[in-house]
Amino acid sequence: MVSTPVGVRKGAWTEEEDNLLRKCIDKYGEGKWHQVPLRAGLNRCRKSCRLRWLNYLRPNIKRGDFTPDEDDLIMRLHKLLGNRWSLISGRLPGRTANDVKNHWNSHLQKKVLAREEGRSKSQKTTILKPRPRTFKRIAPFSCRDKTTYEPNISITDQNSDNPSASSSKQVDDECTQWWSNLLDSVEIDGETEPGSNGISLELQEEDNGWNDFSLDMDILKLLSSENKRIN
DNA sequence: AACGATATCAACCGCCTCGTA
DNA sequence: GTACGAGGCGGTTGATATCGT
Repeated sequence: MVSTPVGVRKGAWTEEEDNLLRKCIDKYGEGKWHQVPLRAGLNRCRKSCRLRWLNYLRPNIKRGDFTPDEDDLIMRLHKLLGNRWSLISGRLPGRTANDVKNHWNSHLQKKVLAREEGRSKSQKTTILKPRPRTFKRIAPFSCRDKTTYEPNISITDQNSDNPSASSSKQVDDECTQWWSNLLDSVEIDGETEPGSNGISLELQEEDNGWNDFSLDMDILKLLSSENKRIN
């Protein structure tokens, strides 16, 4: 627990404070946030300085409305990662975790809930939650082959109480089902995307050099760290 | 025009992780 | 092994803007 120093200013930042912080970061670079208030001559705590920089002052921050593409990507990633806003925002150039979180809470959550409500009236969906996995050394989807996606993932279940062959197969099925659900069920404007059974990880390299599928390495990291934690 | 309800978003808080001594 | 501090994250709050009556 970090206690806030007594007498530290709170609340909205002034133009003057912004300028001081900008100058300080320009001069010393990002990081060493504990030194920033002193260096910048700001009566703010380190966290406040960091947040102001990351969410507002940093160059290349994209302001303004989220595009339908961004909305769609956020929904997909949220379905996959949950409230891992920093991971999600890492896939949205120019958007901060705070922006994504606010946008989700004020817009997308309702959209998704409404969609799911509509769906639950027509059909009952079984939600399969992913469990931590150990992937074999070369996971099939970790390659950057953009032409094929086969959710036939070869895994071993570290959580299984009885890791028999049959349960392993069942885990395979669950995992496959989970990936399929993810890829199938996100619709755009009420319609499944054309051309691929709803799978829209059609991978188009963007100007900035990243694409939807580049999330695979993060997800692998995520899964492997989760796995380490459990073991 | 006035007022309450609702939406938006910047900022804060508390917790967790990691590096280091 | 552990205590401590810094960095980072997600949840929540509160001020302000916008909308509806």
